[in-house]
Amino acid sequence: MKALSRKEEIISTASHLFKEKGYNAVTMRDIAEAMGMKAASLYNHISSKQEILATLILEVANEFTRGMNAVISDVSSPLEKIQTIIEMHIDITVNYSEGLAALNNDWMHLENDHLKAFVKMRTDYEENFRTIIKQGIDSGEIHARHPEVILFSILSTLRTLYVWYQKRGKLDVNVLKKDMVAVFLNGIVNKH
Amino acid sequence: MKALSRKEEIISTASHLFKEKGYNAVTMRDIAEAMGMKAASLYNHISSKQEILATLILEVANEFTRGMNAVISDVSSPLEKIQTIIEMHIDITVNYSEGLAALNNDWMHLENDHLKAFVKMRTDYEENFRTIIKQGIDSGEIHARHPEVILFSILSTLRTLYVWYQKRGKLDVNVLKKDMVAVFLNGIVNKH
DNA sequence: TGACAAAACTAACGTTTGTTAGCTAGAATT
DNA sequence: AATTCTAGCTAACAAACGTTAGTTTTGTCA
Repeated sequence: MKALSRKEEIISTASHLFKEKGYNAVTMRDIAEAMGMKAASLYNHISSKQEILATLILEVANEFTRGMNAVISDVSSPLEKIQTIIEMHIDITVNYSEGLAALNNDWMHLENDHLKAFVKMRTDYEENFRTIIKQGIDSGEIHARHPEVILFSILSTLRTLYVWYQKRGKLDVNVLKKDMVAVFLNGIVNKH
Repeated sequence: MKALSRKEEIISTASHLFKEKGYNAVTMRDIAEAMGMKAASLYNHISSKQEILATLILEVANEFTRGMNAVISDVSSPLEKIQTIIEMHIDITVNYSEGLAALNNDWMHLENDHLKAFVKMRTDYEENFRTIIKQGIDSGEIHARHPEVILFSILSTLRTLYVWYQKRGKLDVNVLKKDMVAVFLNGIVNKH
């Protein structure tokens, strides 16, 4: 448990507020109050409200990109890759819950280069995921259904997981991974 | 195609803007400009910005409540009920895409009684869904996995569908229903 | 055509917003 | 001991916000 710099504390505090009310509904005065200081004092540590948002979102986005790069350069079957991606998402959800909320809800409030960088990372990520699914369909491992439906069923569940993970009294991470993988790979129907 | 009242036009216009940028980032002047008028003129038709949000969200929430009530009073198996719910969500997504965006992203900006009413409807809805899943597990139709994981996997996919439905060039609704039901009921693994 | 209502307008209001400027007390460094 | 750095403060800014008041234009129907 290493000590947070004042800047990191501010970003962390802001992220909790963003998660509850969204970027635009949280004021610098709200953040300052939660830190026990005045709004103007925040600017000794950060340069703008936008910087807080960008730091938060791009950190998580980089985490996803790193994870996906590891998966695609791995020698394993498409199904194994999908399983690894699901597990990676769950790990990131647990560790970066607030950043993930900002990424999901407030990415469109990023400006200029930050916005461009984010959109590119997200597009690349989805494209990589889509390719894996298609490979699985081609090899016969995955049912020949519309790949977009598979991609988005999995992705939207994983992306929204943060909303719900803390609400329900801390489901064990390993149970969560196991059941989530099972739901998507094998469905919910009990066949026998 | 019945003619929209001026009030309905405003709410519809606002809903498109809310979907892109979120409730707080859209100003009354933005809405007015999109309507080709001045902000003050909006108040000849609506009483407040909050009224727009509440109308939008509660209309969709009522639609879901109506649908769920129809499902639970139906004589059919849990699996059939889940299938019906998935199809209902897809229909609502197609018909109320913008309202659904507001419901998902901006419900927390509802005030007082509107907020209370919404939260109650959502809680009831989830509780009904959970009960159906549990019945399916008890009867053996559904795999005995953690019901929350099943509930959440399905619900979050359905709730996020609006983001993606229009983006990908208008996938046929019936194909979408068929594949989505198949993904959740049978999974993605091909067991030939 | 004149009367009336509907729906637009201009102007302004009181707040709230993100941010800057300048200051001060204490801690760290020289 | 003198200096510089750190991290807070008060005060204020210009812009943007939702909304109100009062006025003018437009359309409808007697």
